[in-house]
Amino acid sequence: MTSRRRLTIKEVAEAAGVSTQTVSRVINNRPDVAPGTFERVQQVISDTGYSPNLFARGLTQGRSHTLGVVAYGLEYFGPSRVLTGIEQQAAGMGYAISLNLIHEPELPDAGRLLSSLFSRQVDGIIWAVPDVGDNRVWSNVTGTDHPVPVLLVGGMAGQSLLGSIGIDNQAIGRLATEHLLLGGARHVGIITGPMNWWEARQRRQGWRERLQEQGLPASERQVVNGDWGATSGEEGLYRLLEQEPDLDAVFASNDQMALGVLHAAHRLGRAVPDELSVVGVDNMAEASHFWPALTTVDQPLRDAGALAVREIDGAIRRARSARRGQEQPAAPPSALLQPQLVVRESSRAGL
Amino acid sequence: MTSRRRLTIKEVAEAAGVSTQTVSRVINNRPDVAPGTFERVQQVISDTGYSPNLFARGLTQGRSHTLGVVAYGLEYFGPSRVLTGIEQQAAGMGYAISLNLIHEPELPDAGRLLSSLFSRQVDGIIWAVPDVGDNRVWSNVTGTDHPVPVLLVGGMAGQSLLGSIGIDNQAIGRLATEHLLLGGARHVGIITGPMNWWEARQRRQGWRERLQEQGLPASERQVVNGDWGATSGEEGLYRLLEQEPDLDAVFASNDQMALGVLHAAHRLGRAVPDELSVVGVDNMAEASHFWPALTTVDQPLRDAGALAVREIDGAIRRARSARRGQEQPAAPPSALLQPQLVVRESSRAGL
DNA sequence: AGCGTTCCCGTTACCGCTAACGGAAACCGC
DNA sequence: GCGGTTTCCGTTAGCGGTAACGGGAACGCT
Repeated sequence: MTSRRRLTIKEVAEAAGVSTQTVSRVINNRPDVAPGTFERVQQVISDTGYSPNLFARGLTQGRSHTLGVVAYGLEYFGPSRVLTGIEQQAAGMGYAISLNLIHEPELPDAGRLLSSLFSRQVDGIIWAVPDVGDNRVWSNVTGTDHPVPVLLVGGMAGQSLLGSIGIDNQAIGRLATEHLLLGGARHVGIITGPMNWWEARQRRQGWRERLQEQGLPASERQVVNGDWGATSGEEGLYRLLEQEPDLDAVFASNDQMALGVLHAAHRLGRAVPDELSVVGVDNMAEASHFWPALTTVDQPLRDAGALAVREIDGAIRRARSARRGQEQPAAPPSALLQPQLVVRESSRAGL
Repeated sequence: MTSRRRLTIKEVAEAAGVSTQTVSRVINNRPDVAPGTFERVQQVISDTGYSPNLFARGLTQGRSHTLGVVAYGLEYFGPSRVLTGIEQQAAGMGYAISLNLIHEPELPDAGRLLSSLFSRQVDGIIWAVPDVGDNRVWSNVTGTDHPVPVLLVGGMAGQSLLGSIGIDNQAIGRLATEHLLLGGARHVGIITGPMNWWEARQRRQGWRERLQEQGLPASERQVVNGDWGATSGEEGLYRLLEQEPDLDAVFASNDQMALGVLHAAHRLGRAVPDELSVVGVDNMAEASHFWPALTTVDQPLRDAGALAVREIDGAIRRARSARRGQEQPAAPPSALLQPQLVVRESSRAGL
């Protein structure tokens, strides 16, 4: 492989008998080229397969049309959807994506990552790593003092100095719990995600609030901490039943743990939903084929990713015009998207 | 946001009272700088947070330390694993990743994609799009005539003019079928993936060969085509039982369809594995919590991604030295990784 | 002392492209 | 037929780095 050398604008210019500047004009579709010349140059370009060196272009123009994306856990449901949304929207808007994955979400070396992306001259950065532990303190330390816009996805929307796009995780907890209550449940347990995850805390908070609004208890006996994996869901149900034998419903904080709950219920011979209602979160593709089909809460993750790109594009444009002295930088963008309940067979129907 | 402007090497040089060349030497850890000077420059760099413009560096050096990755279907199991493997290995070797997702695997505009990546001066390209329909004809048309190495992942290893890393999908079919036969099955059905997928055809081929080696029939009555989705697995079992009432085992070409099969078996009241053995492919995280826990074939997808990066790095190095007139280009790299059976409860044990 | 090394560091040119400018030719109006 | 536009295209400079070269100072040796 690797035979044809890369062409330069100069070679094209010589072949077409014009100056490099004229070739540049043709590439960029500038109007001030005579139709005949334009076509001749165009012809040479398509004959030779020339494509301009975007490094060089980036150097002169000070922009790369590239977004830096930092993400974690592509093999999980949420992150892969968000990234898909980001990529799709970015491609549509003419941005390339420079992808960086984090392997230890708890202690990302944010400084090094960011400056490596800055070095690559990205026009903006989307930080799509879940808010775990204090892995976002950097965003309040460095503040807004970055050479390009930085946008957070997921996690505490509106809490940071930086812009942030997220999904309303309290609403997830409220929706799920409300649905279980409407189905007649009175002893609603929860299997949470790891408590150092913001999403997990928010979902529990929604669950708790909804119960308290109904005057129902939300005690520690009804809570078990999971780790997002199916096994922890299975063990979670065993523990939950020990702590609270009257349990008649479980809100599992994601579908995988809900699957574990269903598994455990089978083993125990507890009928779902007649004796135990189960609700998950994520609406993964398999959820409708669990046994029984899983009621769950759907998150607009792809939309969140796409929105993040649109927002950061806006921020990039604003920053550019602000640099030309046009106007003040606006408040960082912030949005909280709403989840949606998907009712299937693992939960009792409303009254 | 976006306040601090980017620094240049010139500003650092002035602040440190040296020439830009000296700063360059410090950045690149060249030996010929006096310790005192080195430290002084280093100090200015860390004080100001300077990081060099990789565009400019790429321009002079003719390389970007970036790999172009083209992938499809991140929300699916296989592709996300492969990409994770690629990213991890790439990060470890100092490569950045420029990600391009394809949304229609059947008709990728390969030419445009490749030349857009060439424009970005990537050092090499990993094409990790499944081999669907004739979406790879370009690789035999353009042949090896690319400015940088191109490597295919998945699909027909060794068949193309380009290098290729893949997993032995025939072995997957053979492993699964062999296991079912050892469990005493005599009427083994298959639910395939879409037949325009190379993986799907290979798995069926493995299934067929193994049956024929045993002198057992492998007729069309035992075959139903699925679409990788759980629903098609469920409907697949209904159809299969109509066509072949004596069916005592099913090889589902992925775990999701296997889940659909389990679902259907429940509905029909067929005991798994006593009346019907089921094997899937992928070993997704949830598989061990299906009901019953799913026997499946594990693919070393992450390894394939990592290997692809190592191979393309080798190709890049070889191309560089070949360009300096050192040696002939070697044969394109090619590897076929072996899958592994994971026995759980959805299949009868061996005799 | 005289000469060659070695150690540091600066100067110059260039990577491939585009912004800014300038200027010749063609066109316009009166 | 003349000044003023407009149209088209070339020249120059510079983006932020690094390769290649060169040269002064300090050091070593005979």
